[in-house]
Amino acid sequence: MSGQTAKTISEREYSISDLAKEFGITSRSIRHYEDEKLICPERRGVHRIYSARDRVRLQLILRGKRLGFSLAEIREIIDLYDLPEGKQKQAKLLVELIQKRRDALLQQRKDIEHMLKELDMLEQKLD
Amino acid sequence: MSGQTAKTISEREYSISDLAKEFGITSRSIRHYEDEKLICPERRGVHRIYSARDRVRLQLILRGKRLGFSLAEIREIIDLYDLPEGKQKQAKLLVELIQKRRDALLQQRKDIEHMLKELDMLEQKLD
DNA sequence: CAGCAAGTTTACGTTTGCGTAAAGGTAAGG
DNA sequence: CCTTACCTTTACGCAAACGTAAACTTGCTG
Repeated sequence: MSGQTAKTISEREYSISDLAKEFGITSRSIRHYEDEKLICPERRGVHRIYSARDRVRLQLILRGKRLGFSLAEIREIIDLYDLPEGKQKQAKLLVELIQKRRDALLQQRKDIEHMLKELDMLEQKLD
Repeated sequence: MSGQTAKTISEREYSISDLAKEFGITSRSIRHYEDEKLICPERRGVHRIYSARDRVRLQLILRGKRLGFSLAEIREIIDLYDLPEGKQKQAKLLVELIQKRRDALLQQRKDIEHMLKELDMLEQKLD
């Protein structure tokens, strides 16, 4: 694992393969997410160093993927989390985006409930 | 709309563009699903005639898509619904499939709850 | 029956999301 | 210094899921 000076637990650093192993994906994928501007790790020399924050971003990416969003959409979504804390000038625009996301998610939740019920019925049908 | 002899409501027939319009997709997509063996409408001459059952299949396809499944996976899933009613010889295999699906769906549901919560927090952050 | 919208097949094009070499740089241990 | 393990960039490849154009047929409709 990446050498660390044991300060705060939140200051852990990760190599690309650390994260790849942890999340069961390839390094190639992680680099691809970077190409697509979804994540942007620090560089120590030429090597990528991932922070705890970066790790969270990666989790968000993977969650988005499980939900069927495209990488471009996922970028939109996680960009919402990185508001400059002061600039809510585009707040209205953001709220719209959020609303659209929520609608999509609520629809998906319905879809899932449907499918789960139908799977139950199927299973019962098999005595 | 497609001419119909007004028998039972469940005997309605649909043209390819009827369904395309209703579900907001292109005819090309529907034909593609047919190429991929996801749906198989009756033919009257060379034209495709879709039954109410076909319509339901299409709904299932689109639901699967919203959930991020590939067309191949969706075919697996809807094939589950078309059991020959008597042949549960492969029942064990089916139950496994169902279990896998359910696990994936439960994970997705978690993902959705997470995202919804985070969207709520984001919205509040915008005072 | 002529016209026109809507349907059909065939087939090549495009985008997304990585896989997979190729060709080499870097850091730590022995 | 040399090996070994891991990292890097560059770039071509590929499957999935349609888009799109071409060229033709069908079948109402005036």
